[in-house]
Amino acid sequence: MTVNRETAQLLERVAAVFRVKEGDTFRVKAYLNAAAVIDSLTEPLDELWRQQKLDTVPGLGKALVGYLQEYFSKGKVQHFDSQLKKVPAGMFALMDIRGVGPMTAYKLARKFHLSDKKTAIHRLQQLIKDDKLGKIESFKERSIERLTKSLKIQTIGKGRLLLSDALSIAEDYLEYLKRSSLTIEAEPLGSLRRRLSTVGDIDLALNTKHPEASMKHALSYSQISSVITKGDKVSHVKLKNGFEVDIKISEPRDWGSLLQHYTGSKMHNIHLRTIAKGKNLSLSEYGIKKGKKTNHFKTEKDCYRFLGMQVIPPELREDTGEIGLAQKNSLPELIELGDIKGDLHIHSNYDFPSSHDQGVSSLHEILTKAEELGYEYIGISDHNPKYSGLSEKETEKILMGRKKFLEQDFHAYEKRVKNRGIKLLIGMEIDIRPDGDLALSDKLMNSLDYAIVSIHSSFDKGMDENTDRIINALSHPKALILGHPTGRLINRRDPIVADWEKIFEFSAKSKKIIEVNSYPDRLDLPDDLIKTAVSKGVKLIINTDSHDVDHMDGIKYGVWQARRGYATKKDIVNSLTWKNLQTVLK
DNA sequence: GCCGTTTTCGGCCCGACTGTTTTCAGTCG
Repeated sequence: MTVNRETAQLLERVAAVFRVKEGDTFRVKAYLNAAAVIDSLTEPLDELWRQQKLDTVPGLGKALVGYLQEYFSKGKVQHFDSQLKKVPAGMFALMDIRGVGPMTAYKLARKFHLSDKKTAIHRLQQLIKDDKLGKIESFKERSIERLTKSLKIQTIGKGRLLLSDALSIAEDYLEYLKRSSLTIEAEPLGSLRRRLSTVGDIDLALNTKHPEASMKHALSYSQISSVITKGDKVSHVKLKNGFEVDIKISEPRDWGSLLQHYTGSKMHNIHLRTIAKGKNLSLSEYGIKKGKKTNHFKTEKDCYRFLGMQVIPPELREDTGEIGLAQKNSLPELIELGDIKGDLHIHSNYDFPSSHDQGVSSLHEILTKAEELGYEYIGISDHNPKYSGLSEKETEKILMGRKKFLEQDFHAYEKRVKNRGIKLLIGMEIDIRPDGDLALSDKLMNSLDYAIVSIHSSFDKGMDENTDRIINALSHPKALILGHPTGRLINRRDPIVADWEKIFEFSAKSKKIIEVNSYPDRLDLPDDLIKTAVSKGVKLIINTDSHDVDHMDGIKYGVWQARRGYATKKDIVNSLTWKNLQTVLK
């Protein structure tokens, strides 16, 4: 578990204790809000603590900053420990069960003395089997039935899905929904629509004049394994692949409100409703009420306009300043997929003793795909040759051979297609070695059109070392782009720790380009760091890191991530025309 | 607990669904 998740979980547990032991629901909300904010941060919280920047995290006030300082310096918080001792620890495990919140978990854990987090769920299953749950007041047959069902469908280690995986599951379901003549529109909602790098539950919206029949159709989807809750407007199902989907239905007159409401984020909605309330309005998924009169909204645009602001792109709806900008009519014009004119991080299948994975597609296939995508240019950036076991001479021979081969292949392609004008750059992705040196000599670096420099080893070095490695690597005149900067692999490897502000300042000053890697399990830079980079005037490039032509379609994931980071066309180098790109390449 | 173009005190979003409750509490998003 990452530091951030661990810390967030600690706050969630303390909040649960407050919930069952005290009446102060606002304090509970404050703790849960802080936990949610911490969860959404890319930078490890302990790093922010080391840099004394905990108080810059929204939702952390004086008290929580104090507790977290104690947590990171001493490994525990006395106040939290004394709170957590007030309840049997087994309740925290039970809260992972759907439909079981703090109250139910506490009731069960206390009644049956479930004091061990590790065994609590197992013991609960045993208690159900032995028919012991009926003993609890107001916990009757239906509740036990529901609990049994939840336990049965509980996803083991319920991780979040990669955006790309969630999208493909959602698209299959949407296609089914659209097959019905009752469906006017069907769209993804929630974190999927906001293009978050990972998605918990998949939310889908359905616009129809016949809600009842449409819900019936939606629940007849062949991939459903069980219906968890079922209502006129909202149903929740589990699919055969184990993932859960929410279906929300509205009629055309409220379609805009439904999209707005369920796209979230939660914090964005709370902020909007607070603004509405300040104007004596009440905002919900059914419109905006003024006294007894309800205004209905067919589109989201109308809804935001009514509140006196620009319509906010879903990618920005995280309550991190977008509402204020929309009120001042100063939202940025975000980069769009159609703005992208090329991709400079593509691995070919040219065969040589490479340091990392080679691609599987030929230059011809890559060029064909690039044309299909409407690109003006591409850059081939295979990994550098193996660092050890090859002499400088041998490495040089490999590089020259590769250059010659790619050039010949390119000219042959041009002839075959009668030169439709795509331009080719021959670059390379160079390892940043643990000591910050590059895995290619100066002389060979200079034989390239450009170089991407990336960390592929020693991810666990300290902040200063990583910062120095990166700045040192980028200092080479040919080192144009920092590839997948944080090295994170979503759900598998944490980002490296580095002083990003320092790196961004260096990059802005030295005209170095930071990559937004579109590969679905990288999405690197992450959105919050993109926002920082953009604010510092750093130029970014959205690349796919393709090892197969099919990966080149993934550019959209990078564009979405860049949009989440407030990037506009002027921030993104590969929105430049070929002609203007020349000045960047020098 | 947090937070501030009415406020450093007095507020703190809104509704669906479920179960057991005749009017609401718990959970979820």
